[in-house]
Amino acid sequence: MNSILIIEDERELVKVLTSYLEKAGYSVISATRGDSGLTLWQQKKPDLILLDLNLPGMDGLDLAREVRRHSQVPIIMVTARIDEIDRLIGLEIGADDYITKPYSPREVVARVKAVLRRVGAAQYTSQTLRIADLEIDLDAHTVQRAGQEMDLTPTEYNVLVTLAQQPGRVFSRSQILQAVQPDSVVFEGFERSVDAHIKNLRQKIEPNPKEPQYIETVFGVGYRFSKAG
Amino acid sequence: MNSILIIEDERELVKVLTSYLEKAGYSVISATRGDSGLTLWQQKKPDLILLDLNLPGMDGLDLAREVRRHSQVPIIMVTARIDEIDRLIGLEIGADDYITKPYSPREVVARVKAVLRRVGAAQYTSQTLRIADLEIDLDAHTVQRAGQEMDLTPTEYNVLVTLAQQPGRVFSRSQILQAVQPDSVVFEGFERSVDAHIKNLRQKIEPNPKEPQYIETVFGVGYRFSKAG
DNA sequence: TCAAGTTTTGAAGAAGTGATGAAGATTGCG
DNA sequence: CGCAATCTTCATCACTTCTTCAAAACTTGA
Repeated sequence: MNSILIIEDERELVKVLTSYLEKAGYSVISATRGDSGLTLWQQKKPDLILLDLNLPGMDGLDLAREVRRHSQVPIIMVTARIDEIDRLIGLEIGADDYITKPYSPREVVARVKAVLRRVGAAQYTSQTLRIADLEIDLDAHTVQRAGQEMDLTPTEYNVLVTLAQQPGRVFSRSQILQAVQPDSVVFEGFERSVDAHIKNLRQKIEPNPKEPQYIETVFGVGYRFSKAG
Repeated sequence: MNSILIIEDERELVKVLTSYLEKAGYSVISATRGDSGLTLWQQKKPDLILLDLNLPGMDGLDLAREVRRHSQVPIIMVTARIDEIDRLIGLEIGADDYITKPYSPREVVARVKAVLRRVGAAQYTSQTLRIADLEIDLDAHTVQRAGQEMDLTPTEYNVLVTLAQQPGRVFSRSQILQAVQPDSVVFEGFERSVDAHIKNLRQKIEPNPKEPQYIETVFGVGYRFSKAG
């Protein structure tokens, strides 16, 4: 999973952004000062930096320059002044994208996705989820373990993708049902069918289905994909 | 020297981009309407297309589909809406990159370079798609297996090209329908006709239509061209 | 340890999906 | 207009997948 460092002094904004980004499957760390942001970056080496330019403790541009001296990590710059963007673009700091305030959290998520996709895989067409020793190709709808392809049914595949997209997070049966078949209303009784799918899924992907290492049961709550992997 | 076709209706933008791209050593031609852009492409056969999706004269997506029926020329798509990119990527048209407005000319130049480097000296100029032991000549609209030419109907040909251009990737029936006839609205019932085309196509190109080795069925999802080949 | 509640499991019927051949509708062309 | 090629629709069959159920195994908290 990708991690994102937010450097932004408005705490309320940080909270909102964190929530949105986490929902999108990213892990988020944050700093409200420039200097502490730099330290955090050195320690955690996140996959992307979301950087407000107007910061206490250290100027955002200086921070970006410092980071660039050591790393090509993608940086998305945030500024309150739209007319500043043209100037920024002229600078030699290779920022990967720019956002002006005010912005919608959705837009930020979209930009983050876009930038990570851009720098990540050179090819835009192949989106694959690598988790533990599983490889899920979202375009091809295939799942492989150690090069071996596993033949899953549509529902099994959807359940797996749902869980694997946010490893460590617990999903209730009704959440899983909803993810698997969004249009239908979920009744109480139906939830038990998730059990059956999980069983079949484990049968297929777990080396030892009796002791699942990918899909864990959280008693009384639901299921989750193992974070440790 | 590489030539680039810009299809974009904002004349000011075209001017700026042209200037930047020419400075970078490319020769540039441009159109401000979709239909004239298509004509220009047919006449000049540029090495890359920079395509705004929101165009007068012809929808950008339809243009891209039409081009893809004849050529694998790299296409960079431009859209004003960041949140549209996710949708675009899911589309059956294989674009090589995506850019959102507003963008900096520098960024565009960088992307153009990157895409051309990626496709490199690839044979998109030959306009022949070689996959498994099929040979699809995009200029001549012919398909051969082991030197044997197969006689396909227009729709069968289009379905095959759509699938074969991105082997391994699954296409839903409605995506295939759209690729085959861009202008028509897609109703639920119509999707079944894709089955018929696939059947006929398999009858013609598969050595053993009962056990397809080129066109695979992905239960509950759609069809894909076998990646293994 | 026990009781209550929860999950796992295998099996079987119900529901859904794809393949196919043929017939009907449409299109393009002479 | 009439013909031929092509595309769409339809009914049917074959097959895959989903849901349900009941029994057994397990987990939890008192």
